[in-house]
Amino acid sequence: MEEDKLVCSEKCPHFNKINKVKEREPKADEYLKLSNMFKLFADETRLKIICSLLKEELCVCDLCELLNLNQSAVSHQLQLLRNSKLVKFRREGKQIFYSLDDEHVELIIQMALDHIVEEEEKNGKLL
Amino acid sequence: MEEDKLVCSEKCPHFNKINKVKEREPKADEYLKLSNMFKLFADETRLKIICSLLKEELCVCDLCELLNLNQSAVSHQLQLLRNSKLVKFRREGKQIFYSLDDEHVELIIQMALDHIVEEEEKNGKLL
DNA sequence: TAATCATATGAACAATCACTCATATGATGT
DNA sequence: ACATCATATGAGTGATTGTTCATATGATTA
Repeated sequence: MEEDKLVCSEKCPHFNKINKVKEREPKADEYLKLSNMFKLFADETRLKIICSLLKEELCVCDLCELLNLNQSAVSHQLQLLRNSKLVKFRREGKQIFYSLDDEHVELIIQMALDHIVEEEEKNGKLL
Repeated sequence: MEEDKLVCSEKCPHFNKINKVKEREPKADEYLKLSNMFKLFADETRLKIICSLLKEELCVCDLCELLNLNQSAVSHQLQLLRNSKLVKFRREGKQIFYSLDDEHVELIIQMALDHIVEEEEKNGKLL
């Protein structure tokens, strides 16, 4: 949130590069939406919920069991996922069943896992 | 961080489903690493840094210009990205040039963008 | 229509985090 | 050696966030 203070000498900022980046980069509101999306994946509890729903439709109490967490905490996180349209739900009597509402989610997580595995191979094996 | 309090009736938790999920789900330390990875993408500043480095190697002051943010803030975020091996750097005189150190990053961001675009189409066009 | 069950929600609190300010480091030129 | 430039780092602070506790809602059953 700063302005007008040039960081280094007049020669330093590489304006050709900077302009190239500016041309191609996401727009301001896309950055916001992207970071909000990644925030949802950035918490272990939500991540476990998402991964649990990848292949199975589950009710709230199933998720409590799986996460070993109380109902309120789970419901609060489900609300966030609902608001962002990442999960959908249906009522069946007293229970409410949640499931994923997106095809990209699995790919995003898989790719992040690939990164982690590769990172571990780099560090673990070659040193 | 709770235990022993069964959330709903004995009939409710669908143990067959729960066990299926448990078989396939990531391990505890993988969840931790995943969420830590996504935390890096979950902040607008870091996201802008990452996207800026997608195609161009840039020095710290270039990033300050691009993000319109002071040098200290940028350096702090770069440190986080460095620690997680998401970016690498090389010295050239007084300047330090940063670049991405991962091939998955671009795919992850692209997929998240796809999700956002699709979401907008769903909401904007069809209603 | 009470009572109960599954889930949702509001308020409060502790922990985390991104930024700022001040200062340190490490390379360059004089 | 000294001043300067580009960047890094530590401490402090306000804002955000995940969890808990208490309570509300909405469907079922007696």
